[in-house]
Amino acid sequence: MHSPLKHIAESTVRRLSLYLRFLEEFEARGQSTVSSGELARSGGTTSAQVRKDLSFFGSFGKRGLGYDVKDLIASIREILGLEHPWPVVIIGAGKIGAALAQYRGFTSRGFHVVGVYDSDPAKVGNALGALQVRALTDLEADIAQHHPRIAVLAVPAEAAQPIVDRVVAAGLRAILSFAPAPLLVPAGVTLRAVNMATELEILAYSLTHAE
Amino acid sequence: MHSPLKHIAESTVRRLSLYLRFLEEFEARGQSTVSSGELARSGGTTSAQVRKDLSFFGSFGKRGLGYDVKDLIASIREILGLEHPWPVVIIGAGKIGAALAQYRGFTSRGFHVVGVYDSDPAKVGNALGALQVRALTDLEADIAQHHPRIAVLAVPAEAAQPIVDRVVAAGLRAILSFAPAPLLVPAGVTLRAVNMATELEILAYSLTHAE
DNA sequence: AGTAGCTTGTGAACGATTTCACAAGCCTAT
DNA sequence: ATAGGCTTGTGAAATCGTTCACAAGCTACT
Repeated sequence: MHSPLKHIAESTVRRLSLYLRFLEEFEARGQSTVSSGELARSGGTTSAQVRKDLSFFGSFGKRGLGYDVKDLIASIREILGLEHPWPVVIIGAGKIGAALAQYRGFTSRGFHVVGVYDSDPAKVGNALGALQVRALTDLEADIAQHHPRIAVLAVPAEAAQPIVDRVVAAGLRAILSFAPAPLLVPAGVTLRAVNMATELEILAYSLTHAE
Repeated sequence: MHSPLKHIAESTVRRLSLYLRFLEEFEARGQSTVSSGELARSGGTTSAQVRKDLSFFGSFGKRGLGYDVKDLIASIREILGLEHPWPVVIIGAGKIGAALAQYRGFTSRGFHVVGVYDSDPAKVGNALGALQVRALTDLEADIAQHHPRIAVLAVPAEAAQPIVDRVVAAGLRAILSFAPAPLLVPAGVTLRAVNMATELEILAYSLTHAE
């Protein structure tokens, strides 16, 4: 666990993830070298932004030439911590939880769903791809045994905070929540919340205030 | 369509949506008045931030007293453009699209799904709650007839850009995409992209660089 | 070996957003 | 009617993030 860096803005990390995706496309097309300008054009940003983002972590390019695609992929993967897979648990096997559990975009990028949980006995045992929904009461024992590092929450708003507390008590330090509820976590735990209604409301605002 | 305002940061709009949620909770609990400090505490921000956010749009409180909960709810709904419902189409009836089509959090907040589309004939006709999946070829005619204002995309990465182009050509000006692909839209069209893999990668970064 | 043409890496300038701090204003109690 | 206790609204300051602009360095060509 290295943390020699001052503090990196979330927007920078988000862009690194984006660059990684483009780099993989360049690699698939057999391009061996890429400039900050090309990367910027694909990603809707500027070449200076690309270079600044990378500069926080080191110097990866060759002046006059650009970046070696394979090397930069490896470097960004290391920066993001993607050299090894991350085991993930999904809590909530409703429509959204079930869709996430079978979402190929997770697995294909190194996030392996190792368990799906629900408190509804009617859902327990249901097959979701290769997994079976497990009882929420098994959560702590399973965490102790399999050591997932990330929890994805797809539960109703009311249920969210108690589950966050359990997940944190069980030792997880990163949570991605799709529950439409504000959640509190202690310091040292990273919580990301995706709220679909908020996303639509931002769109409604933009439509309402368009000129 | 009023746009007398200079330019409001997206972070401000996002927080307004959050405040609205808290205000509704306060209202449900029968609290009639709320201070910027209370609102800030629920939302993990500061009272100055709350007041500044609101001040861009007017002055809604009473000094010494705070804000009237019902009035502020009405004001924020008007700011966000939520006084009337927004018809929405969902494109892609795979796992994610189907889950979104039946997601109650949309409808309950004034976003009405008026159509779900898929190019796969095997999916066309399937029931999703009260809706039936329609053929993607019907999209343009349906848009012309029902005038949805927002498109939600839940399609594979490769399919996303052509669909964006069709949706824009048909006159829509706001798109929420769950496709894991970078998308381009012409000026005047608002695009928001939610990328689940990126969200997890930000968490992986935070775990990797935790002290 | 020298020159021309690119491209990186990075301080410094700029712009945007958040926080501070306080005058102005409302309500209650006396 | 006045004082005391709160809370808003908002310029000003501070912080944070992006863009600029250019020296340094690499490659290719002659």
